[in-house]
Amino acid sequence: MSTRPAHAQPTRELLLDSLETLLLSGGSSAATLEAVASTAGVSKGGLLYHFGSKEALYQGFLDRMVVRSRAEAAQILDAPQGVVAAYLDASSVADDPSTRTVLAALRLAGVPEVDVEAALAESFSFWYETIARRIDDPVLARMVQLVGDGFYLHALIGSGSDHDTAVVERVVSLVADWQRDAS
Amino acid sequence: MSTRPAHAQPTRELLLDSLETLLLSGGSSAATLEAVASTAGVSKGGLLYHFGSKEALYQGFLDRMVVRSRAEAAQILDAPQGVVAAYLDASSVADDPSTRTVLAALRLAGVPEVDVEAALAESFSFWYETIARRIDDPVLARMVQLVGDGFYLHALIGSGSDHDTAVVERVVSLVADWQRDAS
DNA sequence: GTCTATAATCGGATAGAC
DNA sequence: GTCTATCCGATTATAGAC
Repeated sequence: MSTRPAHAQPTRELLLDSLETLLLSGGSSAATLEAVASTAGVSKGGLLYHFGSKEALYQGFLDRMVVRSRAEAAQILDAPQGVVAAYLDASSVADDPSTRTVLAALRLAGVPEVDVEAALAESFSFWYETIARRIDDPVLARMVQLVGDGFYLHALIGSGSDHDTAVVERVVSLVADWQRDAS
Repeated sequence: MSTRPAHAQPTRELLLDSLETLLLSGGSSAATLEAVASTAGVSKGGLLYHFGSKEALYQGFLDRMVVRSRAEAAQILDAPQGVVAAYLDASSVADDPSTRTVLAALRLAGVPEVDVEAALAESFSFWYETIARRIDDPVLARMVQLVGDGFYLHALIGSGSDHDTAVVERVVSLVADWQRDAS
């Protein structure tokens, strides 16, 4: 019988949230065990009870990202604006929760402890499959994905453009034109 | 009067090349002063003569990237295939020299010592200006850039697609159609 | 489940010889 | 310009109390 209120997050999740925040603000070098623990309000020893090593902590973060990406992709499939607009909107807004997680993972790219690239590739593949389910032409679907991924990269370096919302509209109408011509 | 043969690289450049290689293979945590120095064939002390600190080393790398990007953008402006094909080809091939440098810099994103994001934003702006000089519609120009940046991101995580060459062709013809309609 | 204390290692940087 | 030797701080991880 737990005494934790239903609304409070378990420490394990709090620790992963702290890792995400630290990765976004200071990169992988800022994500020390001590910093992650104290941001979550526990001691280093407390963290190491939940994740036995830095590698386990990182892997836990990546696993959660993949699970969430799969769920996010499923949601987007039935978005009222359509998959294209939904995907591009999410990827161009840096404080979208799922975008935050991806950006944090990107800042982890290259660390020796875990295979960040594989986890990100898996997440991206969910989104491609989702897009491709609504756009029959695989080349066009890939192009849409690449535009969204371009947004991710620009969010990573914090450089948006005034034309970005117009780009989203243009791509949406491009896809709509194609759907019309194909029928 | 130097005794160095004309073809040998100065140690300073060798050190920056070593940093690039290490960033690509192991991320920022692998790019220790010791590792960079020994890859370049010198000692840690030897490195610190040329770059007085880790911060100076990183900044030297970013400065070189910005200089090279400006030169690369100028070259692409007069490429025989046209700017669009040239930009997309370069960004989709992970072992292109200038792409390697950008990917290495992306793996440095978030480190506290230097402003990687600003340097990358400057490089990307050169390319946008170059693309925009050949495509009058700024929204279309930005879309082309975003597709290329999507390639960069996928190169970062090592996940290409079979459709990528077809995407390049499609975007090129998309731009050609627009140029025709506008005239 | 969480804490403190401590061991062991590593990375950045200085000093000074050659 | 390059080297070795050394210092110092930071970081991961363990041990064991509560």
